[in-house]
Amino acid sequence: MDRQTRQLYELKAQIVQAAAHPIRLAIIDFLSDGEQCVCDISTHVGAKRSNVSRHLSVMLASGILGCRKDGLKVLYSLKTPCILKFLNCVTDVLRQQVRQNRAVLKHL
Amino acid sequence: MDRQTRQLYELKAQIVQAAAHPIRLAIIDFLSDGEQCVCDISTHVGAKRSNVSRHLSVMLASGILGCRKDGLKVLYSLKTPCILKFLNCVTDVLRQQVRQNRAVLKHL
DNA sequence: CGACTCGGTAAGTATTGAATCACATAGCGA
DNA sequence: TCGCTATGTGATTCAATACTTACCGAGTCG
Repeated sequence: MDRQTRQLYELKAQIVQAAAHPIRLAIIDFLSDGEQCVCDISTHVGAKRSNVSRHLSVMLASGILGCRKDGLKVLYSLKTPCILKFLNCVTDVLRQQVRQNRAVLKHL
Repeated sequence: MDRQTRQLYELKAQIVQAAAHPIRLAIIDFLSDGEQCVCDISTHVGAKRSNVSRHLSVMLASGILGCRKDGLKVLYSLKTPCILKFLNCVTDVLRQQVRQNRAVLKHL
């Protein structure tokens, strides 16, 4: 692997990393309904605003989210619709795990 | 958000986390051609075998990869084809970032 | 102006994760 | 059996991340 390829993987890993947290996944799901302000997001996911603000800035920096100001509020939104497909794949992996666990349990 | 939903997000985050590392992304890409042994993987991604073995075990535990023994070697393979779509989405995000950066540069 | 809400940031702490070295185990062949 | 290779595992070190508390700036409305 040459250096360019390695750098490309680092950039991609940064994006994946930006989604790799339960709160951040919950935020992404919540934003699939449309843009939301920080206060609504924080009450929905059940975390402090300062913490949610951190998570949002990470996802903003990685390019997953976008934001715009509306008076006193800042509205965040999904920037790439494929993120949701991304999560569907994760759900598929989970489902497959459950299937396999069931299959193993049958042999007890 | 109730407790079950929260737990579901934690499980999903664990899966995403298992892919959120440059070496692990490189491994996933490499395995898209078919199953490979640890030694070939480690030479391909340019990391020590013990380190690669660690990364592989993480992805194995998260359900992304599968493995089988073949004599002295252990062959790892992708377990869910959708992981590759997953990465295509990441590439899309990157591409969009590049487009936006170009657009910003035009206004200098 | 003064009080309030929203959003973000700084510092500190605790936790987690990655990489390395050294070593252990398993299978193959001489 | 002995040596060799492939793989995995502790233990350690070091860096990155998450969460909290406290605080600051911007905007709103009385």
